[in-house]
Amino acid sequence: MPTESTPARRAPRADVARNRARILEAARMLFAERGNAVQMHEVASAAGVGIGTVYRHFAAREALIEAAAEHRFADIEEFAQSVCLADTHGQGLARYLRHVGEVLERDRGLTSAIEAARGAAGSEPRGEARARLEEVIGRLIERGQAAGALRPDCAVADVYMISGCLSSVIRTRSGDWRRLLDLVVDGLRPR
Amino acid sequence: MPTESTPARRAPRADVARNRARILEAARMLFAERGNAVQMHEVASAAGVGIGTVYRHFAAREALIEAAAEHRFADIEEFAQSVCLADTHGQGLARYLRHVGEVLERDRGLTSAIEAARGAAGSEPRGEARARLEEVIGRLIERGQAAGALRPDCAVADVYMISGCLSSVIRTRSGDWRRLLDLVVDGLRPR
DNA sequence: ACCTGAACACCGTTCAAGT
DNA sequence: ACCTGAACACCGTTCAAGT
Repeated sequence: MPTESTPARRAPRADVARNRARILEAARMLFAERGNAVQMHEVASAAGVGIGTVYRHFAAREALIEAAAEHRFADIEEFAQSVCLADTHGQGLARYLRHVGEVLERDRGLTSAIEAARGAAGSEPRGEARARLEEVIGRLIERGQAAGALRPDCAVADVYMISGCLSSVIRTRSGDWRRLLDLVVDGLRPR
Repeated sequence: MPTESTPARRAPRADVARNRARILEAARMLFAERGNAVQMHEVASAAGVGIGTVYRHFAAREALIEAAAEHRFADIEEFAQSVCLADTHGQGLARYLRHVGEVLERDRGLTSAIEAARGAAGSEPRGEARARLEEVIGRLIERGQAAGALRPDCAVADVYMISGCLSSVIRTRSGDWRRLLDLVVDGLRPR
């Protein structure tokens, strides 16, 4: 008899999973090097698969970029968790934003691919990753406010907006993102 | 004899100038409505000319967008001049930035076309328009500092960076640009 | 000189055929 | 089921022919 008969989808065949992993790995390397200039055909040949296989795994170019960016949100969320738990004074939010800048800067190519692929939307996480992040950011804000280090009206929306600005400055090289961070963090202080 | 024989280029024929004006007018209307989604063929047919004529006047899509955006810099510079001359206290720079936001918001379609067309560059003016603007912004900063309303280390680069952030927030609708302005202007105050 | 638009080039995406 | 790659579609740009 077959090993399992649950209605839930079974684990993918090994070669299918490996193809997917190869495509993602190739995409991450190429986007890191050349940003939004990489073509779908390049990703396919770098991954050693046919172009059709890329589209079997990722419905469109944007979906591939989105998937390649998922690492980031995991990284950022993990850092936020540790900052949120470890911070003793009210500086958690500032450290969070600095880390966001560092992650966006470290892989500027992917940052610009994301921004270019999403027509109107910002560079925020989607779905449940977003919900989890929102929860952590909310807690960082509460702690900052409790410590008297943050304006009472500081909100999660501010943090997303500022992240988008960091992304924009880094992507366009229109200035020094650490300087922007200084200005904005200053603006977030009470009084 | 011909009216003039200077080596300087003569005035363009009337129909050529009219074609150029029609193309720009069509481009401005279309970009305002549909942002970066407008196609070169659409611009041509909306202007009532062949596609080749569009390319005779503007070497590439980006050049057309750049030209369509020139109005903006004239608008902004004029406002900066009047603010610079009229402001009594140190609020000139804040009013300047608010006006930039209003201009970018008023024609969001063009704003996003500009950002999408320029791969890496920001949404700053180029050439001599930039030089003139820089001069005025520099004076606004000096006056703000003299009035004790601005940090001593505030620089023209900060203003360009902030303008780029306003553009990003407005384009991606990732937040309330007036809120961003409040935060940043607060961060630019001394102490 | 300038205008026209058919044609080309490029690249994202599809789909019939193969395994 | 999944893979392949030739072919299609779309759109920016060019250029030979016309005025």
